[in-house]
Amino acid sequence: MVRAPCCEKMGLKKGPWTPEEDQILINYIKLYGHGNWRALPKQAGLLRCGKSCRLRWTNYLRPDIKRGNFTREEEDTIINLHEMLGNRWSAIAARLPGRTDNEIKNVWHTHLKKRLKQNHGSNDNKRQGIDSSQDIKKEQEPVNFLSPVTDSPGCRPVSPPESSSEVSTVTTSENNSNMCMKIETHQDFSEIDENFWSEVLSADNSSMASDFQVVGSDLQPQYLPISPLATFEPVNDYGSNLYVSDTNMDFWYNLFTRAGDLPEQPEI
DNA sequence: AACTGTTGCAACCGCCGATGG
DNA sequence: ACCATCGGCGGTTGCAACAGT
Repeated sequence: MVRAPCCEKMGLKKGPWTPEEDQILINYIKLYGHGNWRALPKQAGLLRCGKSCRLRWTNYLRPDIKRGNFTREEEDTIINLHEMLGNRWSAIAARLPGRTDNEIKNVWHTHLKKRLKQNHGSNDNKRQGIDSSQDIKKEQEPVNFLSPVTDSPGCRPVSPPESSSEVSTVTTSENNSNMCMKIETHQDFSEIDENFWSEVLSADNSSMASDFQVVGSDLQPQYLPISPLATFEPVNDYGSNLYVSDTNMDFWYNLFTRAGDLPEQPEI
């Protein structure tokens, strides 16, 4: 397919937006919305391409955007979510109201990476439950959650059970605002049978019920329960990890440790 | 004050998946 | 099934502001 000529070749403007352009875009979207980004600039009278308009709106002009520095809590949240999700900035942004993926990406590259490196260099180089060196590594090798996290406070490594369906490692991490538990398994979740998920769904835990969200997944789409903050990442042919939020830690821990052969529940 | 190096952030680029004809 | 188009995403760049000399 032949790519459409870029903005410049079409006689469209590039570069920083002027306050006048911002105002035109805001006024237009207030009146008519942004159903069709491609058509929008022409209709609004802007010499910009639709892509540029969309970006300007979503990253800067949207009324619900929170301006200003990131709080320590927000930074910690980003670090935790990055640990879980990798460089999926839009997914991280979705969990930080008022912040855009671009902004989070910038903060990560300008502040947080540095912070993690500093932590790594100091004696206090182990964030709670997460080794900073792994964060740095992870950026180069995205999403291999099977790397062991065994030497951090709060982590409770467990010997891999003989049965492939059991948990191999349960670790916890926490910061000022969030706590999460990472369950590393040697289970191929695609092979879990219906009974497993039926059991999960019928578990006697009313608080979990509201947290369930059936997600589209090629693993077990109709039976995969996942909390709003949880992610479920297949990492390779033989393993998967489940990350769960503090809202349902007990539930997941109990679920995955019923088989025994595991340490006592971490203090959470 | 002038120059140089560094940092932070807005914006762009290219790719990909979804969708519809 | 194929192709065109669109929106969205992550990576990267350009440049203004700032810090250091």
